[in-house]
Amino acid sequence: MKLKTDLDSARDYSQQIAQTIRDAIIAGDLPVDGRLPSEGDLAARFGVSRPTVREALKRLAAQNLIRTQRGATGGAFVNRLNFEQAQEHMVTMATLLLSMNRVDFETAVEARFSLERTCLPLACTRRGPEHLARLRSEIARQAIDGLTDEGFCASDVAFHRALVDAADNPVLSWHLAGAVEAMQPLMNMITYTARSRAQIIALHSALACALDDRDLAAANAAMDELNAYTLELGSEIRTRRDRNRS
Amino acid sequence: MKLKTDLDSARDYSQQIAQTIRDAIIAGDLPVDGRLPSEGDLAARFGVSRPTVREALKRLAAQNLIRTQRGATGGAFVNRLNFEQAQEHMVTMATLLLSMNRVDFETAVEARFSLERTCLPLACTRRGPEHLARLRSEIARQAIDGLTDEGFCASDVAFHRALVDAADNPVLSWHLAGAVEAMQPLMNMITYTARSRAQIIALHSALACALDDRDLAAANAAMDELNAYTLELGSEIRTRRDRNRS
DNA sequence: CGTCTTGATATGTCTGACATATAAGACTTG
DNA sequence: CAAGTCTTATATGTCAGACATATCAAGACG
Repeated sequence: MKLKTDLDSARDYSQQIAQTIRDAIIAGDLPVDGRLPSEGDLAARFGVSRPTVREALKRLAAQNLIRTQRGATGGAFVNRLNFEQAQEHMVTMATLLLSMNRVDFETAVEARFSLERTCLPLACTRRGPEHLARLRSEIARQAIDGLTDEGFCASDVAFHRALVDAADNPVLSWHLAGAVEAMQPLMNMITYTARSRAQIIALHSALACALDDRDLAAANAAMDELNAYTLELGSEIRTRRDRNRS
Repeated sequence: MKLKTDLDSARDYSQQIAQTIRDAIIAGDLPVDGRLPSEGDLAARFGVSRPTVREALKRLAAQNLIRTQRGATGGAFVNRLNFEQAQEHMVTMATLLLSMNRVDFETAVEARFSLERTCLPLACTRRGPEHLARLRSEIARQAIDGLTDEGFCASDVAFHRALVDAADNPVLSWHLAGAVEAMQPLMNMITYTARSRAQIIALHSALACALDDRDLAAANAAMDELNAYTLELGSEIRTRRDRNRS
């Protein structure tokens, strides 16, 4: 394994070291589950102290690129990035992006439903009995009397998650689930006071039936209605808020 | 500002501290551009040493959640996460995800074109002259004689980037551009030896014209052809490789 | 009044040390 | 001889104190 060990003394050492190692991982120079040199070794190679190397490694650990193990055979190992971990990151990132950039409700709703619609053609073709079962089971949960708002929202997310998984393409699932899991909670936060659970359950059922029938047109129609209903709720909430202000 | 300062001595301090601060940022307890306490302060609050706090801060810096400034009025400040930074992260993550998980070519192509198709309905409605100009200018660049393979690939990515931007929804652009910019280079890497530039330019032109005419059906058709051509190239490459092996 | 100097404060880095987890080999013992 | 125990080497995790350096603000000086 070769690493560029010359550092620009003007910039942060730990950042440059992290970048060097990151590049090596992306280029495939460091194989998955491969062990990096020990902190002491790296410090000697780069000509810096151990704390500086450690800061660099923590940067990589924060991105799930490496994991560390203590003990005699321990060290830092290149992580096999899995879809689940990557999705957590994406959800965190998307949530922050939305909350920090004053994205208006309509824009977020548009993006979310546009993306989710993407899975419908594939889902109608490929949905298996296990996907249908997941959808139905979430619908059943949503219909339970006395279900808390948190529980309903969680099931809502799980339903849409199951929907994108029905397309049976892990890469697509990753992208769409990241979008849905980031935005659905934000939308629920806004609309949960005004929405009718019965209405949402009806639309979820329509989606599940459409997938069951492999009826793409019906699925798209149901998604459109869900989109429209969400927008309607949003404007209702806004009206209510404005009235309270005046 | 309140932070949970009790740490579980069994787990990494720096990770717990990073998580605590991250949660505070996500919850909005720490406003954008707000300054965190100094490293010394944080060390005292959490009852750990300054290097440990620094490791925690580097973790957050690796996710672009904070930036640091030296000097008397310096410190760690909460970053306003912007779409550009977030996209870099997404592209890195998506690239690693694909290369580390043996995603087969067909799955990646399917996900990529499914996602990109998402922008077409909106793009046909909203595309402005500036979007059309960007598309045309990239097509012109691709037709230049003597353009390197790298140049062609870069322009290819820029074209698709312009396409998703034509939908004029920043959230959607972020998601789709992340997908396109991660996967297009990987596909180019596989197919560039076999593909016909003229063919690709023709399909790009068809897409641009369809957007110009606001003709969604034509745009979808062109995208389908691009999808099919990419798959065709992929199987051609595979056949060629298999023949060489035997 | 404007410029310069100086000091305070913050991050960036280094050194050396100790604590602790872990595996492998050495050792002891039934 | 075999099984369990102990020791040791090596790695990360953490700490303490120190120095270097960047930056701003306030006071000194022309």
